[in-house]
Amino acid sequence: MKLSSAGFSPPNQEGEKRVLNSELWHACAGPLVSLPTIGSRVVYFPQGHSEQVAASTNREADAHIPNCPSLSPQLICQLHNVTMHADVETDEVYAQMTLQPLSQQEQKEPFLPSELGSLSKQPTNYFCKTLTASDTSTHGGFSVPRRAAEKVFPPLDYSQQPPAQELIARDLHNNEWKFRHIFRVLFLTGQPKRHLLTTGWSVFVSAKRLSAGDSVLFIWNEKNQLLLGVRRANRPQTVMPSSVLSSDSMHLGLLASAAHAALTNSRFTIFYNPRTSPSEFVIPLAKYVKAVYHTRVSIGMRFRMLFETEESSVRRYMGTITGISDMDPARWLNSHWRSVKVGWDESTTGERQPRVSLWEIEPLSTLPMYPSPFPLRLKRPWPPGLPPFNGMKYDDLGAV
Amino acid sequence: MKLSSAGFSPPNQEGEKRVLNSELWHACAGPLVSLPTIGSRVVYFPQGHSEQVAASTNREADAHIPNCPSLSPQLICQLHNVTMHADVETDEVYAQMTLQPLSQQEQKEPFLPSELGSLSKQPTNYFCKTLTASDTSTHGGFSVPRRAAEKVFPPLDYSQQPPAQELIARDLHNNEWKFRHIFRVLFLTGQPKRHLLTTGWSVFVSAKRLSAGDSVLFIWNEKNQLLLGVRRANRPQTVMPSSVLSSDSMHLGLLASAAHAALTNSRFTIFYNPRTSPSEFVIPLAKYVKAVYHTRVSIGMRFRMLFETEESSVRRYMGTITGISDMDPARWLNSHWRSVKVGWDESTTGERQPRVSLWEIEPLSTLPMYPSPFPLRLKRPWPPGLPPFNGMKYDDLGAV
DNA sequence: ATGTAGGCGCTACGCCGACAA
DNA sequence: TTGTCGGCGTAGCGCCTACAT
Repeated sequence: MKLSSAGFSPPNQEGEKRVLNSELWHACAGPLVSLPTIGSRVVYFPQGHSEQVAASTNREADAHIPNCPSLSPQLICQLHNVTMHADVETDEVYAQMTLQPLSQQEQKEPFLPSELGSLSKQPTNYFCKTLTASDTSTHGGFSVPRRAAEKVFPPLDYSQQPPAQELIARDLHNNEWKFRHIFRVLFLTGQPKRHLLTTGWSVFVSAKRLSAGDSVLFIWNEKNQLLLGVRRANRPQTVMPSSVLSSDSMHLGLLASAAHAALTNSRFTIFYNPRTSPSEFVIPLAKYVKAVYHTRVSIGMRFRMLFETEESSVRRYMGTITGISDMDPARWLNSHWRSVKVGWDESTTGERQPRVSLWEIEPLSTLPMYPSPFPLRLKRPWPPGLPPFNGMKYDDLGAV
Repeated sequence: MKLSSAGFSPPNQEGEKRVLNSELWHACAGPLVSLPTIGSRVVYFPQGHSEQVAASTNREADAHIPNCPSLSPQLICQLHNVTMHADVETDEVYAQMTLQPLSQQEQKEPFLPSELGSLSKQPTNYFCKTLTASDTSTHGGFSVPRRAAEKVFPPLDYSQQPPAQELIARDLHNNEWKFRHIFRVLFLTGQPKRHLLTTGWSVFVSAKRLSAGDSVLFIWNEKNQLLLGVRRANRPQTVMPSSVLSSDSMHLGLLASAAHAALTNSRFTIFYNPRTSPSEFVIPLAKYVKAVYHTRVSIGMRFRMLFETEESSVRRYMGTITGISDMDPARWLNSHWRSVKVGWDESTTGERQPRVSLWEIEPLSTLPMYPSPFPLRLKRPWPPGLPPFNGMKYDDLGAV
């Protein structure tokens, strides 16, 4: 049953403006997604933004799109605002960021403490389950994994027969969903029992239009509230933007928007879609500086990189650096975006990208630093007198 | 029941590429919408395109969007291609157009016959009904207006008791829908009977997610096929594009796309959304020339203008010209887009726009032509030796 | 421990008739 | 002419048990 709560204000014209629950947003976005802190300095990559648009429109961002000669491949900006949103139709999470390109003077200012550690913690008491055919059929309810139920659902009174309670969970739009949670015997004889959501489950499935392969996500937060999120399987995208703007115009729009802001030092707005975008294209400046200027990589070097598993946890994959070069030298010269060509140890995984960015990987050999053969010079080289990156661990820069 | 037909190819990555049924598209688009013919010369208004984006995103296209100084307010283009599409999710119709800005030389060439009359005829055997609460409830079927059923449905065998048949209709995506069509007695005693769609109707309603206020549209074409379209009520838009590109970037993208094409005389692609866009922003060059250079208008002049009724037919509203001026002189100087301020006779209708374009209206007094006080000079004035517009009726230029 | 299927009560879908606007 | 509602038969939803993996 879909109910509006008392304090719920309806979405206004520019999408969902209300402040979303941050834990739920991050849980839906996944464990690897972190948003830079408001006020900090970040690096914005038009090239990466372009990749997101390409992924959204299911088209490649290619050749015939003219480049903006005045637009540099990476824009150092101040992050004035970040707001978390969720699509009203699909519950897809996304973030809106307001960026302002910085003057060279501002770029060189030393880091504030807040700019170094951005710990976007994943909630602890949560579980994520990929729906089975039985879960989504109209024939029955939802089978709750036992450990999950015991960890995130309020405790049942097991003395009752059968133990049961009504769960009330709120989704990203703060809508309320009610479920009957029971703990039922399996065999008439014995002990083995199971947790089920029965009444209320099917209306949720049909309202959210879930089908087998999609995932649901329950969180039990510190305020003893139950939160409920949805993650859809990567189904062939609905190619939705077709009817508004051609994908070429979208790419141009993004470039023009950034170029104009860079020229006038004014603010511009972008949307970051963590589950659509192949990689984060707005990263903390400190992370960028550490990876590009204070880490030495070379061909043949081994590294680790984090990936998300099906169960919404992380695991490390290992690989070897096979090359270092600009991805698109014609258009984005000296961009560090995906400048590292890699090979992966597990060949079965054809999914993993053949190119990654320096700040995405964790080199295994931490050699002492010396001048790199890779041409790292930017138009504006980083001044030598800088905060102590050397003593920092990679994790301190928000890599987890 | 939703069935794929044998010859139906699935949509590819860039939306629906298959050739849609033209009659059905036009019926869904409405009686006032006409698409210029392929190969003809047209005038493209970035300003109008911007209005469409603003309507799609529910935001005003306003001040802080920088203008492209190099982009003229109207672009004379060759229309290389027009394809009709329908949104996979909503069945919303839209057209994709490929435009190429023309050199001054090409702009001045005399008109071809095909450029003058673009008769986009509405289908004759069709009906459109706005759904009632009863039509969309799960309690019953669809009540077919008697005249409509007799006009567009295949004849029933009235000797049977009750007269019934199975109707098969195809929608914009060429999906097949089956309905049981019966002609049933009202009172046990007497003659008065009614047409109903029963079995099959409710699955259609739920699949298309129709609700009271939306409209359905049946066409019986020359090949004895039954076609079926949907027109949704103007519900508060789903503000869908939020999660991809900011509306500012979209506006910039459209302008940059057109500006780049104009500079390089290359092709660009736009989408025209007849039911979202307040006005057509790609119109035949001939229509433009006739309205701007061969029609004299002045303040106080009376005029008529066509509007669509609820039942998908047209009616004329009358009004008076109250002013003539550029809508946005700062950004779009000497654009003729909505340059005419008007007052409407029927004051109850607050919906009608206070500004219209010259080619949308039909002045009542056809005075002999003389130099107009309104500054009509373009950068490239139209050469005097031109085809005979004077003898043409307004209707000949595609105004229906 | 958990996905899936058979059983079967009962809700609500959907077809009929009736009435009113 | 056509929107809506009371009636009721029945398909399928949804809760149970049961079994397989």
